[in-house]
Amino acid sequence: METVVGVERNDEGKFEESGFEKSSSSLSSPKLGADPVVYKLVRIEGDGRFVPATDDEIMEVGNLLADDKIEMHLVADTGQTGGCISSERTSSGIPQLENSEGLSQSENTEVDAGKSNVLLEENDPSSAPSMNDSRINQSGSVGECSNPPNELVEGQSSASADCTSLNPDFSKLKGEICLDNLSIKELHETFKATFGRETTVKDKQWLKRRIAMGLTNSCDVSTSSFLIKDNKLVNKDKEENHNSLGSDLAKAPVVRTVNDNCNDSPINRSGQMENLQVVSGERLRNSSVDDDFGAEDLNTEERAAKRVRKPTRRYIEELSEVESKEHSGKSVASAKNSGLRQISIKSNVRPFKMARMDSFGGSGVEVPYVCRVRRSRPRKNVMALMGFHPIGMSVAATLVKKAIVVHNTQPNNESGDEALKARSDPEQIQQPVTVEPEKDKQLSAVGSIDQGKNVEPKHIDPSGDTSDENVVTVPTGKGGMRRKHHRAWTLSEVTKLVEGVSRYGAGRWSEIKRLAFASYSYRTSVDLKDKWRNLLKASLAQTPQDKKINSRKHASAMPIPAAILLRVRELAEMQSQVSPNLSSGKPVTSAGRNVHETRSSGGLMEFGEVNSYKHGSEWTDRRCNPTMRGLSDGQHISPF
DNA sequence: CTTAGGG
DNA sequence: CCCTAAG
Repeated sequence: METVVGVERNDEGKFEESGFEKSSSSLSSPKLGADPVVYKLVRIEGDGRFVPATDDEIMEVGNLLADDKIEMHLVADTGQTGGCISSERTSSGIPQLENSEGLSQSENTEVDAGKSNVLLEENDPSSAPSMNDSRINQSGSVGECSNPPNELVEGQSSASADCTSLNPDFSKLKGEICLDNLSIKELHETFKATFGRETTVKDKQWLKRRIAMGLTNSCDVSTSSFLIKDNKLVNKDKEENHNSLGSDLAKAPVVRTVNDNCNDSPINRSGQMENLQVVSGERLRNSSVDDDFGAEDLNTEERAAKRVRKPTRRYIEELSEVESKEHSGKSVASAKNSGLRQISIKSNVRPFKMARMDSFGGSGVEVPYVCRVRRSRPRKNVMALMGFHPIGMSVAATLVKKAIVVHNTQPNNESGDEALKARSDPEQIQQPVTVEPEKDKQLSAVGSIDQGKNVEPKHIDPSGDTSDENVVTVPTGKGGMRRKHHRAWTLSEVTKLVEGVSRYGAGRWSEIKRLAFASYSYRTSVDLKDKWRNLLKASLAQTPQDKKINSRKHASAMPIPAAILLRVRELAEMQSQVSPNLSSGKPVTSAGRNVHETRSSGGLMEFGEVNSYKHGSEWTDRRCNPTMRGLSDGQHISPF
């Protein structure tokens, strides 16, 4: 939307005003003017190797700058620098709205500018690692870099003012700091002292972690202890993470350590993702990771600020790599704004994942984060489109459906209670999406650089998708993956099905669906049919042995009461016997309905009905029919 | 669209 | 459960 020129200008300006000026001003560097020049130079060079005399000055700068500096040395990636700085720029004047755009734009521009260099670097195996490291290392600082914009968002104050008032005050950070002992307020102060901006996040853990990261200049922050001394986590032995950005810091080994430590942190992840993208030469979504990360940070914090009650637990979890990368996928069915938002954010933060998904199905139109609420055959064509459906819609629809279902009084059914049960039961069986590890690996490798570490949570968007169906992936013989939304059949459902079959006859599934399963929006007629088939099979399999239910170890949860199976069998027999009669005789319509439906015994009655119209007036036949006997039998057992 | 049947 | 063929 903006012109390239504009973007470039942004970059420059950014370098001057925000970037280092800001950081250095708080520090000892008096010559602010020098910095811009230097960076500008580097920037122009593209490879950034050109590092003027400012080295010393930079050295003096705090940890924050350390990363950047390193990056300069390594010339890792202009994109990184750009992203970071562009953020600053944004903070200095560009309306927040344009934030993302501006960022990505400048980012792109920068990449273009230094592309050749970057690519060269990448292609060089020896230099690749350093690139990596610098990236990651740098990404560590992204958080800080992206913070200023937050400030802007929060405060909406002018750039200049921000710069002056928000400078980190390292003086407050001397000596030992035990974050664990600090109150929220104190943490806030510390936070400000550390990052030069305020925060409204109330989550202690988050704050401590953030601060710790900032102070130690590392993401290697354990969640357990936050005792920081001289910019080191006391419990940590990582000398490398020390403040003094001696030459050692710039060395690969050290950096690598950091890298390893950072492993699962979102920050690192983003860095890696970006890395992968660049290396593979395909920048999927042109918004850089920096941008994304910044956005995430921003959004998250903003969110946290707004709702004190809900400190974005999800994000916090993500932040602390200690947590398993696998959330249960159990999440509540509530797909509220927060959920949606998170989803969208996530998709931004993980272009890498997107890439994977893309190659997943072979088709480029995989829609990883979209809930596939396909229940009524929108099949393939629609698939692609669905991807761009406002997720909210589907979710909303889902919710509505649910609501209806729940409140709907079952027409001719047991009780509302049953219905409710039926509703909730399947929900509990939900499982997270499972991704075959192997596949995972392979796909990762596609990036030409083996990430080594896996790609965090497998399951995404539990809120939307799961609420309506249970999505699982089942390995296909060919090694492919097939998604299967599965919903366990509850007893009541089965009962209804049987009832429906008895009432309307097997095969009239659309009817049964419409009448008996009106409330169950899922369960297509085909489903009913399939289920019936299964029931039939089961009943036939079991009957020969014993009518007793629990004769064997039904591994499966719901054994399906023998009574039902029995009845199923009866119905089946009857149906099969009757069908010829039917075809030759009278229409299946409710002809002989009114016969002797007499025995009001619940379940049996259904049967009677079927029989009646199947056989027409041939009541007697029915009686003689073995089926009938079975039926009566079932009647006794059947609790329904 | 609904059924039926195979995968 | 998914897919497809057929009415």
